[in-house]
Amino acid sequence: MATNCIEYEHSKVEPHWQAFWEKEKTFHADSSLDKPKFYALDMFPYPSGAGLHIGHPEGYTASDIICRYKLANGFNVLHPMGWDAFGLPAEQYAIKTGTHPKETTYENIDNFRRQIKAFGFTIDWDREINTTDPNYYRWTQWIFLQLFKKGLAYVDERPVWWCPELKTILANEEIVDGKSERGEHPVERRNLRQWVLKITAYADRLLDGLDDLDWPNSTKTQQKNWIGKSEGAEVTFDIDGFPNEKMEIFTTRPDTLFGVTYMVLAPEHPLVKKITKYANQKLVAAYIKQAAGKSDMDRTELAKDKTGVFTGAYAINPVNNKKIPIWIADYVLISYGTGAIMAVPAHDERDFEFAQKYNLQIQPVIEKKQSDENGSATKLPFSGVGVMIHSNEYTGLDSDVGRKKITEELEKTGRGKSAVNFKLRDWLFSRQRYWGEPFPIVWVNKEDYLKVNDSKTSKLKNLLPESPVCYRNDGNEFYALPLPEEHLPLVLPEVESYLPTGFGESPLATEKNWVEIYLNLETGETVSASTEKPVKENWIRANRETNTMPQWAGSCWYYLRYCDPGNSEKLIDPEVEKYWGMPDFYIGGAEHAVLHLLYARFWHQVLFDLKIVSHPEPFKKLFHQGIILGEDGVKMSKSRGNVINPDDVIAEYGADSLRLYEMFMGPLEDMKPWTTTGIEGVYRFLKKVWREIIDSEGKINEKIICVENEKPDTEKLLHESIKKVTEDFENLRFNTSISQLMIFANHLQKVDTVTIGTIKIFVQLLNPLAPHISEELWERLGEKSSISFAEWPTFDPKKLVSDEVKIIFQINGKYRGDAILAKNIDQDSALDAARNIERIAKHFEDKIIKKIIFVPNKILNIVTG
RNA sequence: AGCCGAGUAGCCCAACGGAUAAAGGCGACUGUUUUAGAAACAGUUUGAUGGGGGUUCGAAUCCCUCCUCGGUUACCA
Repeated sequence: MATNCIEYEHSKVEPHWQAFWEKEKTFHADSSLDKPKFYALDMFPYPSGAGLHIGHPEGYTASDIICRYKLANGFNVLHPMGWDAFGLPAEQYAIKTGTHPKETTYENIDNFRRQIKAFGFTIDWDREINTTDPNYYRWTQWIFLQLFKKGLAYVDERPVWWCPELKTILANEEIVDGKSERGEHPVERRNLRQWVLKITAYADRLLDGLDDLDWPNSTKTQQKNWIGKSEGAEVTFDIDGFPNEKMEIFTTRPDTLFGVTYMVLAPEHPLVKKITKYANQKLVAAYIKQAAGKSDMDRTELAKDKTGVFTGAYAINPVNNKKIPIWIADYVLISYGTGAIMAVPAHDERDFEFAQKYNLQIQPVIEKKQSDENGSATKLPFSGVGVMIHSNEYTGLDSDVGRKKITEELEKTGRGKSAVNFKLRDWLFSRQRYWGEPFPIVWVNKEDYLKVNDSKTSKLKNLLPESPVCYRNDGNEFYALPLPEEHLPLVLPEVESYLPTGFGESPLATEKNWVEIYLNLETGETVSASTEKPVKENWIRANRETNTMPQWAGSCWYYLRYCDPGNSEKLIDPEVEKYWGMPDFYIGGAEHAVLHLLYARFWHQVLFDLKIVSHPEPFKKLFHQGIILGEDGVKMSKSRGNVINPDDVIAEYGADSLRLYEMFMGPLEDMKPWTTTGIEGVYRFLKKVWREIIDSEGKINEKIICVENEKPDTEKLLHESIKKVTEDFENLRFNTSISQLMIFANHLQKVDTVTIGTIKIFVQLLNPLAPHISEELWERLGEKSSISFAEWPTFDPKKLVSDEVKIIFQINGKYRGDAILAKNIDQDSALDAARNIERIAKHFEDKIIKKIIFVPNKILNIVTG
């Protein structure tokens, strides 16, 4: 079964074993089981036209090593792969060339699959999924319907990024430095009707859920900051001369209420128009216009230079009835909190800056505590906690205490209440593109909507949200009706052109045959309106939704589908879900720290509420592999010409060498540069391993003998290696496990004989890292079945230590000599030994021994006076 | 600007409170082999852990401070 190579020929060995694994279905993951399971998940790739990047296999190799290690430990392993294949590049290519995005996508997938297969991963290819496959996105649509039904999906006019060049809307994350991420075209703001998902309803759970996750701390922190929970109070200010208007603000520091010297409204705030004094109107209007022209990006770029104008109006401070001027300024955002703030320049950096610029009063009301102070007066702005001053009856209180008291007092008088705000915004969920999942939604008029709502038998009825989703356009009202489950998937139609309409609508909008339909309100059946209207009852005219879902949609739940990819009845079978559940290990780039991982958690929590999944969180253990840089130490890019192509590397050195090298470069999470000489090093190591086992005639090396007892030093090193490699695998420290195997191989070169048992264990330790050569050598050594299932070796602690140990003698912490002594020698005997060695004894024999520090089997440190 | 992480031989890295700091790999050099080169093998090579201070019998490891480099967030009241 093995090849007949004499020398190490990776180009023969690797395809041979890949074919073997494929034929034998070695890595088939069986769902019917009594064995413990292990589910390793790689962030699935977007199959780009550029082919696999050298960074992709870094994570895949890491998870593969764990999978092989788990297989050897008796686990039933699931290691799947698939394609996150919707997305803009295929669509842009389609616009350029007229090639259907599907065609490009499938070509790219074929190429990616070929490239990934060349690594010999433990992937169960029978479970491959593709987000653009209607059998897959049927369930993406189905999940959307559940969100819709729960009232978590709504439509809203949203200012979105419009790119005139790409003729499409871009999400915030697709914009870098005020330009489109792809193509770097300029972008501008536009208001458009959009689908939005109410992720904010889950803000608290998304925050709390983080606590129990085994994730990199930085990623947890990023998510926490993104959710941005802040606790404080909403306070109502009266407006002087406007008895019917109130100004609501949010603050985290109600304890500074006595220090408020001005108020700020966001330029877009509805109050602005109402309260601005006639004399100020001109300036205010000009300012609003100017602010509207600025994007959020511009506003932040000009962060250092705050601007604003006075409205001429005054608010009344509820705690002391002082009149305070109301300004408008664009450093206050309409989209956060109430879009209005109370400004406390003495205790807020931004307000301080603004007050200085416009000569507004600065009134300190918090003083540093005595204990914090080193004689100096509190420097402004001071945003810490301290003792309240100039605050009437609250003066002298700790600011923390005052905060609570003031809030309680406001609550009593109905002028405020404690409140919580989040930075997290609802998720803009629609794109005006072709290459995405169509929404299973049709738009009807109010009358038809009510028919469904009032029906007892309509199949659409049980998917309706409590309150209808609707929008107005040109005086008409449109109501959203869901397509019933049995009419999914709603398949993407063929279109004439992939170009957006240019009006901010998806190319689907021009497909009248598809958009304009007759809908059966009872059954949810649809037919094109270009055909004759069906004669029976319940058929009405309706229009399909023409937006498509964003690329995040398909990746929000793919880990579930891998468990049960062929299920045509359900998203996932409950029994299967119970068995494979959530992945035990998830690896992928840190660039997804917030968006993908947050969106997926949100969907998962919704599915948990629907009892479709049995655990509240999808990814219990997460790891980010580091980026592999080019040889010049900078990020690989075509323009720099420092891109390494995995195909070339495999052709020259083989997949085992590439796997080994990527793991050997350094800690998995670190960013590290590629070096060609580095891969030659591990290639040399594999050749050395081969040579130590297979001689120059292709037979087993003569030094490998079939006896039971191993030489003590070899045996000790072997057990050390088992221990080290096992622990390193558990902790994802592959670089050091390889180092240990190199030490062992170097030792092999030096010995005259070694037992076959030792060699087999060594090959087993190597197998997860370099599976092809290991499988080959395993069989050459006389084994009949795949090394994948050979039981993982265990080390014997007794073999790790010899009977004698070297004790280090120190005088006052300085090395003065050492001695080989019996293991577990006690302190007194060790001290006697030190006295008997003259060059050590001379350092302390005349002196008073103040203290002795004895670390058993390691060190005896004598501290003298 | 804030937060997080990292600074160890020419280079990538190991050691994470205990030896006289450094395993493994790369590179360089010498030798063996070779017509030569490559490969392989044997051997050699360089230094006081970014700077300063502290804790300790003992610090690369813990603490403080500064510097440098990455990641991340950008007026969220």
